[in-house]
Amino acid sequence: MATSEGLEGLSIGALAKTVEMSKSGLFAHFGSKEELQHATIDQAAAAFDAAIFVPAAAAPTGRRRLERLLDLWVAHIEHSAYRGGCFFDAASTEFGSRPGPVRDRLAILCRRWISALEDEAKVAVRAGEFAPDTDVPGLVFRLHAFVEEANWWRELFDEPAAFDRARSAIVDTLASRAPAPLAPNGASPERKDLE
Amino acid sequence: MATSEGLEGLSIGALAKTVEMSKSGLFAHFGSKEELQHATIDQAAAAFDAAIFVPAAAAPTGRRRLERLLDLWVAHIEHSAYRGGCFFDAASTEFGSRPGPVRDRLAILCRRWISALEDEAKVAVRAGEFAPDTDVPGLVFRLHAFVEEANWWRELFDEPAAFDRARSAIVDTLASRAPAPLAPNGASPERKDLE
DNA sequence: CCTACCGATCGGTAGG
DNA sequence: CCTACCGATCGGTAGG
Repeated sequence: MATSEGLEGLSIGALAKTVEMSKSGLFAHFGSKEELQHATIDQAAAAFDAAIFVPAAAAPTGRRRLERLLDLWVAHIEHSAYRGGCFFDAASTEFGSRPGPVRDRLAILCRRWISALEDEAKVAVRAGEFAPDTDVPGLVFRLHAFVEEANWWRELFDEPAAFDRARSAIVDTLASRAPAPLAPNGASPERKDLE
Repeated sequence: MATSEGLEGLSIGALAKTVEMSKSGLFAHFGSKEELQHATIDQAAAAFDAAIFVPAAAAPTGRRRLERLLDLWVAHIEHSAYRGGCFFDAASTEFGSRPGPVRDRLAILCRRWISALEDEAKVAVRAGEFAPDTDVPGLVFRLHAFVEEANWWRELFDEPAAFDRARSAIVDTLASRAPAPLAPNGASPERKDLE
């Protein structure tokens, strides 16, 4: 409901009707609308952890865990039960220009996700799974962009095929960071480029 | 105002106050809230045309016009006077899950922009400026993703440096589509990869 | 957890 | 373009 109507558009009265409670009965559980918004964010963060962080922890750290995190994230958004797609994309875009504790909270959670991706990429660089000159924040910027773009395409154009485009872009981008094998004559090794 | 508060959050009463008119006086100009929203979209579309389509028409069609369109677009969002960043990103995300004529209109305008980028990329492929096996929709998917991602970073993290990351990603992605020069011994030509 | 209520604001209308 | 008003809904409170 918060994803489709917006975190601000989520009203206590409308929510009370859907859960068949009185408005003030439900209000008493939260104390204020802002607390309702925080509770909603908590719920989404817990679902994100359970769907992505927890299962990805089974993969070995570095490149393989980075790939697993991205796979799980794309699948999570692609098969999301909620209309409105990715809650954090909707909420962070809505609150990007509304300073306050809710925006600050969303920014911290989104940053944490970016940092988690960067951490795995850094491990991959140190382990020699990615080229040593890899710009890790630049790499994660691109990977994150592809997934959010797929979510946007599905929402606005109703094109679920966008998720395959995102997966393909992720594969290509990670492949472009593969370390160059030793090539005695200086010739470039085979590379997987765009498409 | 529509960009920062949302196209739905833009209220006739609040707008009337800022332009120092009576609420119903302003209301009479539009007839309904939906018409206000459409008029707002018209205004944003006209500004977009004037800032991007018109000046880019001076560049020769194909790869160079594609680059010019992207340059102008990034600069337009980067230096936007409105808080809230890219109006079309904010509005299309807000209305992505709200079916109706406003959403349909936003989808058509966004699609038109995507198509304009694809058209220049197609010309570039036909002209031999891009490799013949280029997946044009996949290429534009990535280019579009980078710019929207930069807008999101600036809004949520207040990091204007994200625009340089987007520009860098665009340059790399376009370079990866450069046609392979004839190489008699079959060795891959020099390539500009990620960073 | 409820009923009953508060002032403010919403989109929109009547009448001029 | 205005004043004055409509019913509905908003977040929130009083009192139980």
